[in-house]
Amino acid sequence: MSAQRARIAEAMLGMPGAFTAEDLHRRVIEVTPGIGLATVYRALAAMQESGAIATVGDRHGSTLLARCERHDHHHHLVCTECGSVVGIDCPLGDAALISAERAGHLVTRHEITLYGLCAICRARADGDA
Amino acid sequence: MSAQRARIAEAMLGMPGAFTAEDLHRRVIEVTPGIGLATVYRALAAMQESGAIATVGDRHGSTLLARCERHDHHHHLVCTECGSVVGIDCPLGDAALISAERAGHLVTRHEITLYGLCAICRARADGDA
DNA sequence: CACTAAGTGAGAAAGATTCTCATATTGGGA
DNA sequence: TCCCAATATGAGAATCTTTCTCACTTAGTG
Ligand SMILES: [Mn+2]
Ligand SMILES: [Mn+2]
Ligand SMILES: [Zn+2]
Ligand SMILES: [Zn+2]
Repeated sequence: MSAQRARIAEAMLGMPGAFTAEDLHRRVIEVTPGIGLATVYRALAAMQESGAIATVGDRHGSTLLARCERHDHHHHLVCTECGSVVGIDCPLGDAALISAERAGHLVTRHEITLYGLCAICRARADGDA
Repeated sequence: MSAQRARIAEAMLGMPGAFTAEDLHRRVIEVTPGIGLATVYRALAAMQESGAIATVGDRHGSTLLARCERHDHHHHLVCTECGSVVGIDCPLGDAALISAERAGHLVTRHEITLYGLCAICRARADGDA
C-alpha cells in the first residue's frame, strides 16, 4: 500500500460522519500537503470496492460517503443536520417482498436509506424551539 | 401551460420505463424539432415537483427517471435489464424502525428502491440459459 | 387589446468525476 | 541487495450532466 493511501485511510477514519471527496481531500492535505484530489478519488473507489465506505446520499451534487464498521450487507440512517451515520440491519419489509412477488420480479439488489435527525440534533432542535 | 410542456408531457407518457433527460429530449424532438434540452430539464423539474415522475436510479452518471401513476408516497421496483418500473407500497420494515428508535433518531424521510429482473426479462434469461 | 408573469432556446458556465501521461513507488523474486 | 513488472501518483486536461444567463416570445388575465 502506498504512503498516500495510508494517509487517506487515516484521514477517512477521522471523519466524523458523512463526507464528500473534497471534504476528505481537505483533511488529508492539512496533514500531508501535496496529495492530489485524483488520488483521493482513486483511494475512495478502492475503499468502496472493499466495503470500507458506502454512499449515503448526496450534497448539492457531490456524493456523500461514510465509513462502515460492518462490511457485510446493511443500510444507513443519516442525520441531515450533522451528517452522523449509523449502520442498520434492514431486511426488506413484507410489503415490498409481496409487491415484488406479485409482479413476478426477481429482486437482486435493494437500497434503503433513512434520513432524519440523530438523538443529539433532535435534542438541540427541541431546545431551540 | 406552454405548447412545449404539453409535448414534453406527451412524450414522457410514451416512455416505456426508466429514462434520462436526454432520452426524453431525443423522443421529444422526433415529434417536435427545436425544443431545447434546457426546456426538457425545466419541465422535468416541474413534473418531479408535482409527483408525476420520480428518480429511480442512475445510468452512467445520468439521473434515471420514471413516470408515476401514483402521486402519493411510494417506492419503486426497477428492472435493470429493460428499465420497466413498478410502483410499490413499502413501509419501512420493523427492523429499520427498531434500529432508528434504539439510536434515538427521528426519521423524516426514507428512500427504498428494489432492483432486479421483471417477469418478462426473467423468463427471457431462463430461456437463454 | 395590454400587461405581467412565466417560459423558451442557445450557448455559456458550473461542478463533479474521470482520464491522460510522464514519472515515481511498491513489493516480490532472483 | 538489486531488478522489474505492476501499480500508484500529481497536475491538469477532458468529459459530461445539469444549471444558469439573457434576450426574446408566449400564456393568461382582465
Ligand atoms: Mn455502513
Ligand atoms: Mn412511482
Ligand atoms: Zn445529527
Ligand atoms: Zn425487464
